[in-house]
Amino acid sequence: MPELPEVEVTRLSFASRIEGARILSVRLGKALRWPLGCAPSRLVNRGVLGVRRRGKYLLIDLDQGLLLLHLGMSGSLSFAKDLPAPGRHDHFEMVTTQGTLRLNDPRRFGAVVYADAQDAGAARTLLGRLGVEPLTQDFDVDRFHAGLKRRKAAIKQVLLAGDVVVGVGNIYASEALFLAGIRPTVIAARLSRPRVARLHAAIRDILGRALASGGTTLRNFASASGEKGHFQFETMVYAREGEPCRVCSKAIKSLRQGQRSTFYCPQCQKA
DNA sequence: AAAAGCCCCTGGATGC
DNA sequence: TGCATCCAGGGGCTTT
Repeated sequence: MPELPEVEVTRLSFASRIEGARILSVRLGKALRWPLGCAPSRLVNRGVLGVRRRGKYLLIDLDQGLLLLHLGMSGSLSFAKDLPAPGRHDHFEMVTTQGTLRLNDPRRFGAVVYADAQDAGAARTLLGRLGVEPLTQDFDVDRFHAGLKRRKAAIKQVLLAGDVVVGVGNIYASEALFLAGIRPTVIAARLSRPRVARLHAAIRDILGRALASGGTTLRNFASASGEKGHFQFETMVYAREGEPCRVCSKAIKSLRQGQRSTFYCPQCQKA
């Protein structure tokens, strides 16, 4: 579920509330993607300094070490003083002096991993290959163009891979390519500089607007304060196969790329 | 080095 | 109603 906008919406919904808290207890449910990496009791009494985001990872900085948290495909967080009794899909819970942080993740593709120091072990491996942050100044057309130049895979799959630019998942990749008028199957390296510039602008636009809309809630997504997103009402192509394009009325098409579905308009995205 | 497949897991929708 | 099949917002790992 969660792409960059959903992860950032989640971060914003609890970062300031948990900052300065002290951890009172940690409880684990069923196994997530990776083990926590330390005994839960080791986290007790640590202080929470703040919450950052890198790509689709949330980084909870502690006064000693940090927690890396990923929502996977179906994860969502809750943070509140009084939460209902844990359900069957609540697999991580951290009680703090300022509220309880809980991860609900039915598919368990998500993860919570403890790392000793910022550039140690897990953090380095998981974050090391990530591309540039699309909503920062570091994401500029020159750099993006250079990154795409050496990739001979389809542009949609290069966007999803996250090693050129992070945070663009299956929904926003289709949406950004539509906005830029680019066919998802085009080889990344073949995109002309003006088209790369359009895609660059489209990615920033789509992620920015989705963020402002509280993200996309297809099924379960909600921020840590329980707010659902509403960007699903603004999608141009995603999950609209057979429906008329909102620009030209041609039927939206879909195809499979790397076991993921892609949606596009055959008229607005001719090449 | 980069591309393509595989797989982790559960649940909801659809079809017979 | 019951059961099988397919699909889902991610991404690390292994194989080409």
